[in-house]
Amino acid sequence: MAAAAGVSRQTVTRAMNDMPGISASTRERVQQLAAELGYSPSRFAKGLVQGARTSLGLAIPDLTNPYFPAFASSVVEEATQRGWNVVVDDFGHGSGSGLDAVARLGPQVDALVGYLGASSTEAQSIMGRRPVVVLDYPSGQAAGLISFDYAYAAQLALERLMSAQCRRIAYLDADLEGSATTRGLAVATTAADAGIELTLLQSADSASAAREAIRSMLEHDGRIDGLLVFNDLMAAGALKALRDAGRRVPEDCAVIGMDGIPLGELVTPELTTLSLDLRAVGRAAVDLVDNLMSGRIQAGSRDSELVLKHQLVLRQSA
Amino acid sequence: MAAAAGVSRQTVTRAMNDMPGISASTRERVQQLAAELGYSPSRFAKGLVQGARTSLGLAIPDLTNPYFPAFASSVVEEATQRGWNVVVDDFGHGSGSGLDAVARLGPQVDALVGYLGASSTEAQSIMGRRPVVVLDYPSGQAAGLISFDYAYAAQLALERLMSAQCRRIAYLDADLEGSATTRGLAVATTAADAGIELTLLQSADSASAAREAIRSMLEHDGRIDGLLVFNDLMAAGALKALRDAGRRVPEDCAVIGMDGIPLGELVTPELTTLSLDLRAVGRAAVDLVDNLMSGRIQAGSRDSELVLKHQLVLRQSA
DNA sequence: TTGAAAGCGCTAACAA
DNA sequence: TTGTTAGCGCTTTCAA
Repeated sequence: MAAAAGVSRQTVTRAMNDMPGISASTRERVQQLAAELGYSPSRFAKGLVQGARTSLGLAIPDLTNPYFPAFASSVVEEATQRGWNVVVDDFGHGSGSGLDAVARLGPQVDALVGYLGASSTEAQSIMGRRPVVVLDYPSGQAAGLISFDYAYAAQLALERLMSAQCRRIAYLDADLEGSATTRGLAVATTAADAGIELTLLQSADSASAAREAIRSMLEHDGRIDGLLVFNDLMAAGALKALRDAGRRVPEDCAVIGMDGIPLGELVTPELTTLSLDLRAVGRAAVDLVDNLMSGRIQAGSRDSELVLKHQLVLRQSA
Repeated sequence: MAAAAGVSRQTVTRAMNDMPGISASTRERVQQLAAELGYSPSRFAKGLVQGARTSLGLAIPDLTNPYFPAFASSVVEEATQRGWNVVVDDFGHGSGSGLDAVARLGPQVDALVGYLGASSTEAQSIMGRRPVVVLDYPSGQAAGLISFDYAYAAQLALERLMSAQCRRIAYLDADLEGSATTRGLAVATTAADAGIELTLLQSADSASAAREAIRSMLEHDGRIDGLLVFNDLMAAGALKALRDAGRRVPEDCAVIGMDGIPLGELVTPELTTLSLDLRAVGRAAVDLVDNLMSGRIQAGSRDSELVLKHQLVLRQSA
């Protein structure tokens, strides 16, 4: 490029970056030529010499569950405000586990945020000193941990169902890798503490799977009159199944979801849900990364672990 | 790092990359030390010397409209399969226009895919020779163009409404920067050609705005019996407004949405919609980028412009 | 206003 | 098995 223009590498730099110490005419000539040649400076050479702008990896299990884009959206927004950029990896479809995502993202990013579950510890070891902030897996060994107070959430929901005169309550959990979820455990414990007998159901984490699970449950045992569901997407499927079976919601069976995504206001009846302020979650995650990188917060210290609470949003379904 | 371990830079390279020509003991010692020091190789130096893995920019107007994450998801999947990574920029919330997104992404990526609208031409000029693939803006001057046959789509929808005995049909368009959309134009033209008198409505591109627009329309003119909506998200809002007003769908007013996102199956009644195969759109976009970068397709050539068609999916709302 | 020299951190090729 | 040399493409510092 420098050669083509008949000037020094230096002059090219000055022209491309609108730096001083170059005549307007030279600048224009070089820029013109660059456009013609389709030349653009190597981001690697630039990053190497200038010290890079931060790039944040975001590992998401499933972009088709509206919860995750809502979260991603706020992470991207927060990151953009700091001048960072965000590299997204969706390890939901064929592309493997959270660990695969970390392996792909690792060489590209300065920090990682993600729903990494049991892979958290290994993810942090792949990333070395670069901070990993893990969501919804409090027992992980990552630099930062953001988790949710499900005991509190479960209590809010169960109290609501009880006070709505529900006596035969079921909890529909997501079947992730065959094991019970953190949420499922908390709900079961809270119910037991309150002396509530809970029917446990499971389905894959999708609206259609939840719909099918509830349909089949209704065939065997029609007497459920209160339903708490792992997340809003699955709750939407459950609502559908109840309607298919001719059950009125909330009269015959009350339903409470979890997440608080906008979808809940579009279904009929509108979904009562344990709502998370997703913008706040995204902000917390990016803040934590920021503080971890700047050293204001030590990895693994008290400040590196956040516990967020749900809020019960009453709409029509319970 | 090399110094700290008391070995050469080369040995470090060999250890970190599991390359041959190094004793197992040295490798482990170096890796161990790297872990302790939190050392990880600079991605810039690496990229500089190795020739980078491609990184694809994805500019999205609004991740909170489920259409876009669904699209993003398939782009990420396709890119991952090629070993590329995807840098996402959401220019929806405060973070400005599509052009801002391009400015942010430009220095970071080798190619760009996005809903860039009127910014397409300028986006391509910022990117230089690096290909830009623009969706849904057929008149842009980008290297690649993917657009949709709205005339065909409008015809499918209007025919359906007519054959369902709708006689007073309205079209609810999104109000993007105050101007009519490509979709809106196509619908108006198609209706005019068929001699259908169409009521034109507008609202912001969100479920709640659409709900409010329909609510207010119903107050003034209750006689609409068929409604075509800019996208499924807005259609979901419209459905809500009709229900609020006590109108039965489809008996009193049939509704057809556009996009074919999964949300349509969760609302009540389920949404009849002009569906796009979003996986196919994502695949087409990434394929096009790939072909453009490899030179198999010339920028601006015939093959660089794709027109995709919608399919009418009949559910309950029309 | 322009150019020359040095070096960012890494890896490929070659030598020991 | 290990180390040395050279160079990726850019920007910073200094000299012309």
